[in-house]
Amino acid sequence: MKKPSRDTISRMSLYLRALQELSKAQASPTISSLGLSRELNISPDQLRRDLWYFGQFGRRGVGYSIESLKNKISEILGLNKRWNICICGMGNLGSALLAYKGFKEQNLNISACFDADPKKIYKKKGGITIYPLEDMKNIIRSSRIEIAIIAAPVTAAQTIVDRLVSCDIKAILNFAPVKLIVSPKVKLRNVDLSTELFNLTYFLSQP
Amino acid sequence: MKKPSRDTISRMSLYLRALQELSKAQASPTISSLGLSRELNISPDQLRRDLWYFGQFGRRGVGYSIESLKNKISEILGLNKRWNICICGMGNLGSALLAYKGFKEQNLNISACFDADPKKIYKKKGGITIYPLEDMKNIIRSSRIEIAIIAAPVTAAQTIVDRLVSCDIKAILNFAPVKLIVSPKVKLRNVDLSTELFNLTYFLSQP
DNA sequence: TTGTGTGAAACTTTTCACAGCC
DNA sequence: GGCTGTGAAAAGTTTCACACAA
Repeated sequence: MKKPSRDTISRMSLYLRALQELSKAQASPTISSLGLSRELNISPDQLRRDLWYFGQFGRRGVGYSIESLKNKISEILGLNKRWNICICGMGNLGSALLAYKGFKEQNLNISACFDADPKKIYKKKGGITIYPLEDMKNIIRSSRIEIAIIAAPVTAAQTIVDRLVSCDIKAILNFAPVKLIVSPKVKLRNVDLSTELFNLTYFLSQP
Repeated sequence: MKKPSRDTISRMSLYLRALQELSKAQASPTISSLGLSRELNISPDQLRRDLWYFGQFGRRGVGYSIESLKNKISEILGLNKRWNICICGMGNLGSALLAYKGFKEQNLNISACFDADPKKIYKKKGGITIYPLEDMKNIIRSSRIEIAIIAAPVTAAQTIVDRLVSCDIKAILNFAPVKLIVSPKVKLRNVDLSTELFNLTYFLSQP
């Protein structure tokens, strides 16, 4: 059996979201690969192949049970467990992520925020306390935080990451447009907002 | 000659950023594919192959001129032209994007913002006026806006997009976690923040 | 008949490896 | 010797197409 690609995992997230919507809508208890793929600009073949990496979830002639496939994908993505997350940098982006509904709805729990600004620390935002970087070790240990989001400025990002790594953080989602150096034990994923826009400007510039 | 993939275009953005940093650092006027790739966890073969889609930019035995490759990639990505952009939805995410330095530094110019909230409209933020959706047609035409960013809630996203499409917008970058329906004339790109996190939870759940 | 699961084919992307210029 | 540019091989991904189960 083969290992699913990163793109397959990203599409699994899309399937999950679509299934959650279908589940709320309650139109039918099952859906076919064609029906589900039509919601997403993905071919039904690809959807079936994506699921194939993880097992057999459908019934021939019938399709997939929406509830059961939803739960299965949720489990595959590791969302049957509650994840504790911290956000580093409480500027606009950090605040946006803290307020983002898509996190809470899954098992993604923002447990703490960190900021370097003395004016912000020990204040609460959206029910979460903002701590100074000095408290990081204590908070990450006591709240069992495994994932960190970097929403800090480029200049501060590497320093924060070094601290996170020394706190044995397991994964980092980085929004700062800078290459971070981390120990190979830590899983790092970068999201670069200008890259997404450059894809559009490139496309619009094509003849 | 073949067409570059979307991943190639995304990597081109990374090369551009690295070259801009090298240009500021002024350490040497040239860099090899190995040197540049080392900054980015990309193989030098892949970097050379990515550039191969667009032409010949280096000199054998020497490497690439940092200044000239930087300008060339900038041109390839369509950044030699100034792009006017609007942000729809001035919550935390919209404000974060408005303040994002990575845009202004390229030729990405945020010309207007839109919001439905009467308390926000006709106020300024970061030097940019926030307009009501009713003004969209006028503003987009008069400011020659070609790209829109959706930072609005899921419930409002499709309505806003319909308006944008009727204003002949050329491309949309969507941050709302919902499948948008647009005319095929409009280039749509989606960024889903929870998908990025799910990639991490999936990875951490692997044995 | 409907619609999954999956080998096999087709296509795409990455890596190898080296000829040829600096 | 150093390093690019690029065919060719290898690896990976998507699509085809159909046996088979409901």
